[in-house]
Amino acid sequence: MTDRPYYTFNREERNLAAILYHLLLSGEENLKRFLELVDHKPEWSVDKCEVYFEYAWLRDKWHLMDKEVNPNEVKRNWVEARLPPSIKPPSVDKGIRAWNEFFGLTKKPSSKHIQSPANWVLAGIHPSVQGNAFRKLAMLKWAFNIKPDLVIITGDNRAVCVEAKVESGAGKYPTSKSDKAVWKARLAGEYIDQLDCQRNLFERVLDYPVASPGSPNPSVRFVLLDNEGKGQAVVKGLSWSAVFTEMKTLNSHAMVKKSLEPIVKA
DNA sequence: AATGACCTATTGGGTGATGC
DNA sequence: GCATCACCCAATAGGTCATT
Repeated sequence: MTDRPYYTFNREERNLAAILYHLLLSGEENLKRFLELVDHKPEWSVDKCEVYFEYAWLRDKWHLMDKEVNPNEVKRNWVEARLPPSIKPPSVDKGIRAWNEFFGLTKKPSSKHIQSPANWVLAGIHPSVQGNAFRKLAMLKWAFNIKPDLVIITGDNRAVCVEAKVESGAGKYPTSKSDKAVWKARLAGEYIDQLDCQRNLFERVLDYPVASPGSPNPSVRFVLLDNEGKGQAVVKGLSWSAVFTEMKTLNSHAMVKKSLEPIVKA
């Protein structure tokens, strides 16, 4: 079983992303080199940048709202400020349970807590919500569920968002059979690309400025990191070999260098 | 080559019982 | 009035396999 070390046949993309995370935070040059590779000019000096693995900001911001004097009021207002104008959930006097039920929590809706959009049930969302409005509601829900693999905060309202893949491609939402059926029944249009969900998270939910198409210096640079490095229309492509070839491993454990040998270009 | 169905592993979060 | 716990629901990613 131990005739060869695991790193010679590891196929887990999170493992590669974790090695990259380690490198970005090691030494002085790697983060700077990485930002150059994705054409992102930081507003802060690199030592002020923040680097995160599995970025679940929204989920944890929601949790933080429990510290408020009136969490339910804060949460309700936060969500309603981000709904399409045509969507009118039940008013405060109808109670918390009715509000949760409007968003599909029909089996066991809480009467005490405004529940996280992460838990909304697409099939149960109020039948008045159709088409584009339904699509936007679903994307708000998914914004709470997704966790971009690697996020670098590079200055006020500026960031790099990296989705890492090894063998599989970027996914589509919805994912379950039942939710796809609901999607079609509500006339919500094409399925949503995983990268579009990430753009929605930053640009429509977290209020980072939306870049104009083809902008050379967008507020948020979206990167698809995989074996091909081709990217998409507004998503910068980057390959594992390109990025690891640029990283210095001087201060890393020997295993890091051995792991990357087959990937790095000679 | 791309898509969809189905599967496993894992996680978050709400409820209600329990004990202090 | 609290933590803590088991339990349950609902979700995610990504793998395999069959189909197109």
